[in-house]
Amino acid sequence: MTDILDELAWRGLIAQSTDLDALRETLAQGQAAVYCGFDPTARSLHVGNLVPLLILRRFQLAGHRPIALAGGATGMIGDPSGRASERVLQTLDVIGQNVQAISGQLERFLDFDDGPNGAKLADNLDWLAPMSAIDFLRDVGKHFPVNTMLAKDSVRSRLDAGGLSYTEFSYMLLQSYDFLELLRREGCSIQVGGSDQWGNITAGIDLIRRTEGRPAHGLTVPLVTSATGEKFGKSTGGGSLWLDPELTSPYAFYQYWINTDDRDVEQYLKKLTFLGREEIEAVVAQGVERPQDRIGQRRLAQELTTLVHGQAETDAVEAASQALFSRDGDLSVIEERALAGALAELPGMHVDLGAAPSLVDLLTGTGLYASKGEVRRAVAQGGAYVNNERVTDADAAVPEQAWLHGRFLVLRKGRRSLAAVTRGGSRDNEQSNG
RNA sequence: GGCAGGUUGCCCGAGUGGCCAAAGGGAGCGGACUGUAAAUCCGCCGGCUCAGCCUACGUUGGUUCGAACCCAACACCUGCCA
Repeated sequence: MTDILDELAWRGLIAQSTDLDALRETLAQGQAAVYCGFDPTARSLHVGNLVPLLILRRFQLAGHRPIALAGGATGMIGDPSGRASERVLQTLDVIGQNVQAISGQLERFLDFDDGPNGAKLADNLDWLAPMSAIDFLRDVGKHFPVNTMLAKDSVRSRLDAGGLSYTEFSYMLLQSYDFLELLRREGCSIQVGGSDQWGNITAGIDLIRRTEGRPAHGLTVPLVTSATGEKFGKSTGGGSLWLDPELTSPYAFYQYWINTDDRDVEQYLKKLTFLGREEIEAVVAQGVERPQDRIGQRRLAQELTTLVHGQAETDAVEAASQALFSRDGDLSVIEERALAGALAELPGMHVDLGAAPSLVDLLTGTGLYASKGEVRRAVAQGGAYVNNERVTDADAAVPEQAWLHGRFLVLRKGRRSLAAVTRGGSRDNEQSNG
């Protein structure tokens, strides 16, 4: 077993922890179980969830046993931590679906084999749902002094900001009980989470000490922030960068990392990939020398896209990016098959052979622009392109010779947002390629 | 339950009867410059069949030639009191 704590430390992945020496000792005694919870607030995890999720994997690689908990029950309550205002409760239906979806994603990042350190998936609905309110108040609530709860950051900041409901105030009791339950069921005495989870984690440790008289440990990972202070993992449109390929295409996912600010590359490589120390240092050194080659960005994009979407997707996306970005000029020289493959990775639309849509229709139809008004503005400012040629008249029809290989158009917005239009009976060709 | 205050475009926030598609900031988008980076400068930033029209300032109804702005009811949020 490698020393996982040293590993996490040099990667900058430890924000806060309980007694590190005691934790080190526990880990040294042999295989330990480590748990991290994920709230089903959406139907997919996003890259923000990736850091703690990968921590579980790092523990597994170091020989320990990870437990990923999908908060089927806590998701119904709403965690006040890190939130400025009360959450709107989601319907049980939606939460159930989210738990399903998220559980499926969690499974892909950990090894669930029967080995001694095979991962486990848990849902706190299993033990919280059967519990009565009276049992809960007597067995759990009794161990929580309200004055301590009020002192927690998550509660105090909300009190300052106008208050919170009893529902959310109770959240930390539920999460604490999860920890206790996992200790009893799985012998799990270590919980990891985002830094906003510190209050909840320590509350669980207190509960365990009071009920079981045993020590437990907590570790939080820092909130990842970009150099410009923007929220990490927000796509350029402002939305989250989802792990679900239906919500964020692998192409968009890859592009996000390719566009990483130079200043963030090193910390992202450390925190989000499994590359070793020497390799990261080498990549960073090359980046300092030849920043224009974007070696670090490329490496980051490759590693993460492969981790989330698999090697095959990465290869496809990378080929597409190269074909479309490496030459600013003539797209018609790209051979048909390569172009077809590249365009398949882009958001796009299909039109019938006989149709004669105007450029505005295509530019909005592919989702590249939200409205026709936006297209008009972009054209006036010179920010819309078809096959790398600037559009001057949005209402013009597409000239026949513009169709690459008779059936493709590459639409571009600004420097780097691309979309594809295909026409005619291209379905057969695409299938024969795949 | 009572009293007071609030609800404005993606977010914050000004506006208190016509000059309001609504100041200012942030976010976002485009252009120039670059390296699909950052910084900087310039422009844009509700929709459309775009010199015009339509929809919008919590909801519904009213006053008025005319309402984000006045009145009423309702909903929600906040504070104080019970």
